[in-house]
Formats: sequence, structure tokens, C-alpha cells
Amino acid sequence: MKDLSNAVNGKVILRFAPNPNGPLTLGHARGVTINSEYAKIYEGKIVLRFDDTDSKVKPPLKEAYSWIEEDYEWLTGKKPDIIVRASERMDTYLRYAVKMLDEGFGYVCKCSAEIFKQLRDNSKECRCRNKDPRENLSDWNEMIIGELTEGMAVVRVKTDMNLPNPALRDWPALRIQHSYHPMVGDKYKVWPLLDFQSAIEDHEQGVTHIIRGKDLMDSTRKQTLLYNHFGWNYPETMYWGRVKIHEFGSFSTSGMRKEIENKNYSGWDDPRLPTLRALRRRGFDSEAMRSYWIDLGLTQKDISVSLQTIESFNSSKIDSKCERRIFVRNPKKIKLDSNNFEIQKKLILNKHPLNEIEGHREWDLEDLEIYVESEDLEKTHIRLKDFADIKIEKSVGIIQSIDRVDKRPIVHWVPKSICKKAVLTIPNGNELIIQEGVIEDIQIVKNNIVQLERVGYAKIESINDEFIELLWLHG
RNA sequence: GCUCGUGUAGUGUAGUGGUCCAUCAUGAAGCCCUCUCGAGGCUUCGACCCGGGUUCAAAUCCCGGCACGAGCACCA
Repeated sequence: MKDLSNAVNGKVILRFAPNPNGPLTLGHARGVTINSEYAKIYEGKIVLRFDDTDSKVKPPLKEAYSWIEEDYEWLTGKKPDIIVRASERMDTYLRYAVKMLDEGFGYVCKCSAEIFKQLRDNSKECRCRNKDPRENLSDWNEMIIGELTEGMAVVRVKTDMNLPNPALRDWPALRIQHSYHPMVGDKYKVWPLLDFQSAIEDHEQGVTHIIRGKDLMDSTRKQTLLYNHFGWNYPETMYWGRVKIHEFGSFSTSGMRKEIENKNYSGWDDPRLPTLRALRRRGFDSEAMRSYWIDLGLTQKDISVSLQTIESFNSSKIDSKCERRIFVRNPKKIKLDSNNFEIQKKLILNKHPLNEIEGHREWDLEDLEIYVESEDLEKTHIRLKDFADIKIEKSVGIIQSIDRVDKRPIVHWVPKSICKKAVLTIPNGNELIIQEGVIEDIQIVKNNIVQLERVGYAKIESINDEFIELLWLHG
């Protein structure tokens, strides 16, 4: 990773500021990873800040606060140094708003949004701009006590109506919002907008470096203008570009929330969703995920990435910890004919091919009935992995050799006596593919991730008397 | 329309004037090994957006195009 500019070891303070309207997604993971890595490198601190100042367009979800803390901790392996909820810091924001009005670099604007936009686009000042502080404070008071209702007034930061970038001209800092807030109810009638709240809080927390999406570049510029008014120095700022993930297309937390409410998904951890809880449930390793985002780096380029890369990181991370098991899809029963070869009664197999995990699996071969994938039976001469070469004749496998003597394909198989029904669920875009089969029922432990030989990695989701449920991780 | 940003192999990324016939990862193809279509090893494929300029020398600096993206919300 690049160096942070003007960073002093031990003095760096970073922040990650999500809206608690749902749990963290794969996109958020970039912010968490990059910020926490820098905190680690510079022995600095990181603030987890909940930007929950809007209760109308993207209303906070009460449960999301703790979900996000969990997700954060899972991904970084530790708790944030400081946790701040904007809704609990309202008094501070309102105090600064008063200061701004009092010192004359802010004003209460009663123009409608449409009118103001017109004025702004033509570099014209609105009539509210030149009120004296006393009048502004009196208007402010009407906002605060709820006399003015939503849409009737807004507090603006005075910048310059001739700035080339129209977005920066007298931008709105606080607005009236009478809707119910899940954390503080209807205690406040006036709420700060992101640019104001975030600017004030960064200053209050002593944030030294801000790393955020480049869609927030104008925020930096707006906030710098505000900092100038207050006589503060703006933190060093870095940006990343927009990220698209092939497999998930474009998604939004609010969109997912709706789909979940409509029962189109089973919950925030539905395996089809790009939430961290869904990926965690499937068995993604947090370190692999971090390496992935670090590997992508911090550039302002808009990128379009594939989950394949993260899967590759994940495979190399988990492979040595995953025991092997056999899962036979679309199983077809085969009766073995020993053909006068001497067959061992038990087959001893490694839990891991390189013995990275100690221990064995014992297969009982007593009754000579086995399952093979029907697709593998398209060939008549196959080798049962770790066992014998056979020739298929009408559902009978005639053993031709115990040792491997030719290049016939090696297939996986399982004795009927040790297997159990299993169902593998594979998330595929918006669908769930269900594959039925039989699994080698030896030391199957709930929540373990196993490599199903010749199939891929899967998580043991549940075990009952009838069958075992498997959740697909990746190939 | 105004403002801002970005353009290096399929996908990411390194590279800030010569050490770059451009790094690494991922991917694809092939080979070796292996009793997994896994792991490992090897080989190959594949890129500096375009056009000018500065310079002995440009992926790197300058100008002009073009393309893509973002902001211009009383959302975050």
C-alpha cells in the first residue's frame, strides 16, 4: 500500500463511516480493510462512525448498529478504537450550527429547493443570504422548536455564488426533519446533512486522514470551505473509484432491505446476497477477503472485478484446513464384482491429501455396493479413486485391477454402507441451484468447511436424521 | 449544460523521463507431477486510449481529442 501523506506514526486517526441501514456489504469491506490496514501500519486509531442523521430517505435500522460492529470485528479481527453514533452527538452539531449563524458564515434560507437551484445555477444570491446573525438565530429557533416544518427552511454555509463548481455554492448544512428516529425518537427537529455532520465530527475526533470514494470529492471541497470558516485544517484525503462486482451486479443496501421484506431473500445472510454475513456464512475467510481488497489497492480508477479472484485467495487460504469428503451427485448404484481379486475389507483414506490435517477416514467395503455419479458412468472403463480399476457392465462394476495400470479417468465414489443423503445448495445469481446426492457420512461436523473432491468447497450447514445440508462456497 | 476525476494484458495492479522488447496476481491454453476437475511445478497467451509536442530519450512531462465514471438531493 502507498504511504499516507503527512502521516506520523502513532498519531494517525482514520474513520469508517457507514449508514446503519443494513449490515456491511462486500463494498464496505474495501473501506474497512483499507482504513484498518493503514491504522495498523501507522499504529493509529480508527473511528467507527454511524452516520445516522437521516430518518427519511435511508432510515437507520436499529439492529444494524450491532450487525455492523460484528461485521467490522469479523473482518479486521478486532474492535474499532472508538465508536460514535451521529444521532448521539446532535447537541454538538447544533452547537456548531449556532456558532456558524452567530459568526455570520451561515444563514437560514427559506427559499424552496427549486428556487434556490435556479439562483445557484445563475450565480445569484438568494434574499436570505444577507440577513444579520440576529435574524438568522431567530429563524433558527423557529426551526428548532418545530414551528417551521419540513421543507420550509434550511441552514446554508456561505461560500461564494461565483464558484465555478455549482455544487459548492452556499451548500445546505442542516435541514428540518420531523420523522421518527429509531435511536432518539422525535427529540430533534433539525438534523445536519452528511457534509456538515461529517466535517464537524472529523474535527471533533481529530481525524488526520480520510479515505473515501471519489464520489465524495465535492464533499471534500465543501467541507474544506467550512473548515476555512472555522479556522481548522482539513485532514489529508484519498479516494478510491467505483467498484462493480460481476457476480452481484449493482446492489444497494436499501434495495436488499426491500427484497428481504418482500421475502425474496431469506434474510441478510441469504447466500445469494453480497453482504459480509452471507459470505461469512458460506465460509469465506476474513483474511482472504482483506488480502483481496489490499491487492486491489487504492486507486481512483473505476473498476469491475470478479468474485473469482477472491475465491482464489480464499482457496489458498483455507485449503490446508479443509478435510476431504466425497459427495456423489445424481448417484447411481453399482454392485462390485470382485472378479477373484482380493479386496480389502476396509479402505483408509487421508483427511487431506498432503496430510496437512492428521487423521484418517475408514471406509467399510463389506457389502460391495457403491454409488458413482451417473455422468461418470458414460465411460465404461473407470478407476474408482484410491481403490480399483473397473469395467461397467449393466450396473455391475467388474474389478479389473487393484493397481492403476492405464490412464482411464479417475472418479470419486462412495460405499453405500457409509453414506447419507445430502443436498447441496449453490447460489447462482438470483437463483439457488439444488443438487441432491449422497455424502460420505464420516465425522461430518456442523459448520465445518470441507472440500468435496472433484466438486468444490462447501460448508456443512445442518445435519439431521434424514440428510445433510451443504452450502456451496466455491470451486 | 456546469464541475470534478480516471484511462497499462480478459480482470486487477506495479511503474512518476533512460535500469521497461513494461511487474505481480488473477484468467485462459498447454505440459509435468499427482489415484480430485484440488494442491504443486513449468511453458505460452496477452497491455501502456488516440493524435500532436518537448527531449538525445516518454507508459512517465505538456497540449488537444476520445472514452468511461462521478457530483450538481432539504440521501449517505
